Amino acid sequence: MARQGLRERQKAAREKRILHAAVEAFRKEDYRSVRIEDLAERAEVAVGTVYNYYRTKGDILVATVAMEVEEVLAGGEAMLADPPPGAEAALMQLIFSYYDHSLEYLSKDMWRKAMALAIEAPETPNGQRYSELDARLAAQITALIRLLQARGEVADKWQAEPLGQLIFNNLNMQFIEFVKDEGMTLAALRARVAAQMAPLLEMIRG
Amino acid sequence: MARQGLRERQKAAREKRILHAAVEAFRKEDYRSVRIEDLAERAEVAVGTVYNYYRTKGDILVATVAMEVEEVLAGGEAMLADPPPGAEAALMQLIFSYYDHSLEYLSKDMWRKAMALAIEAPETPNGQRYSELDARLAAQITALIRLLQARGEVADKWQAEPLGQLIFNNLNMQFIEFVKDEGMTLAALRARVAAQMAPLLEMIRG
DNA sequence: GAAAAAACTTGAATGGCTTCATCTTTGTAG
DNA sequence: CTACAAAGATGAAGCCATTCAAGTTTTTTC
Repeated sequence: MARQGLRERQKAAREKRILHAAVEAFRKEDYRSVRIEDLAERAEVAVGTVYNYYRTKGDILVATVAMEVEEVLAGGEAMLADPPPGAEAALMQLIFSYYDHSLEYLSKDMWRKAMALAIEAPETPNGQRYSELDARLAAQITALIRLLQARGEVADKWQAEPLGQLIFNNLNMQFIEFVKDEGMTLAALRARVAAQMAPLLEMIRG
Repeated sequence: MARQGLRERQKAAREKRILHAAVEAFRKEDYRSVRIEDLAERAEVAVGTVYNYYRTKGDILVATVAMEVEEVLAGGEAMLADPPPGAEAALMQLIFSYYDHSLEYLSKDMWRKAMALAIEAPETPNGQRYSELDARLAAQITALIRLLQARGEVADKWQAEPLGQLIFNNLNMQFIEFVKDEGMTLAALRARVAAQMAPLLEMIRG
């Protein structure tokens, strides 16, 4: 009957309950005011058990953020399958698809904390996981540039990889500024990025 | 006699002792393993007193990092007074002057923690202070671009401000990657940045 | 110069993340 | 089915940043 022994099923169920409790809690309150004890209670496990599944409190947060970034990546992948005509339109659509999804399930507070953790503890499993997700986002941008070059909408003389990195680094820094400023709207972020990208985009036109 | 009352002199002396203790401690050990109690002991004050001068442990770190960044800024200012000929040479010299000084008094661990704090708690006085220092670094790059434009070494059609931001964002992200990777050398950082900047520099040539 | 006020120091108490020795449950062997 | 082993859960204890009520020192007032 049981494909996986009882033990494994229980483990999976517990981890799921903990993560679920975390998603709910972090979305409702400040990172700081969520206590491990609360998560444990909601997940119906003991405090110590939480630590059998996640190394630190920050780890739990990064795990929830990583789930969200996976979705953003999936959305980007879909867009890459059929980008709109025009280098500027295509790039901006990809970029805005990242930004527009970013606050759907995560608060700025969560982003701030997750980014801080990725910098602070880069060698931990979830720190690495976060970095890896960043790398995949950068890779999507590079892929789009290659695609635009194939279409003749971006000049071939540019190397896709460094250019993709350059653009991603800027997106990322601007996103950091965005989450640092609790009052800044998505519209303001879009406007800023568009302004900063405009000269670059004109320059690389094929 | 006493221009400033005894009280003010004592306060200044205490703050200095605390900061000095912090600089020493953070340079010798991990941020995590430095305990406020240790700092207090070295500075010959009580634990509570430390908190009369700094809001949090992170605050103390940011204060030490900020001192260092001020020096980097001063070095940049000196360079701006007389940049070498050639856009590429001038920009690279400024950039490398930042990087080369960065590890003189601060460890990667300290940088990581300080950056994390600036993202995590942007509204605190020292979070803001760090952001402000970033802004001044970006402003130096913008200033250099303007100078190069005046010299005819960078085309006038580029707007100095967004271009400076673009370049700074990239420097900063690459520096983050650098401090995240304990094994990466300064030479490797220089090489990477040079590679990523090369196409951009060629493009903006006047 | 004594008394009151203001400013500051102090360290014990608090709170919350994390660890770890112990106990419980599941899986396995005979 | 019983006994043993392995895996994992448990929560009390430890650790450390941070707070705060009480004590001390400096300044001001009269």
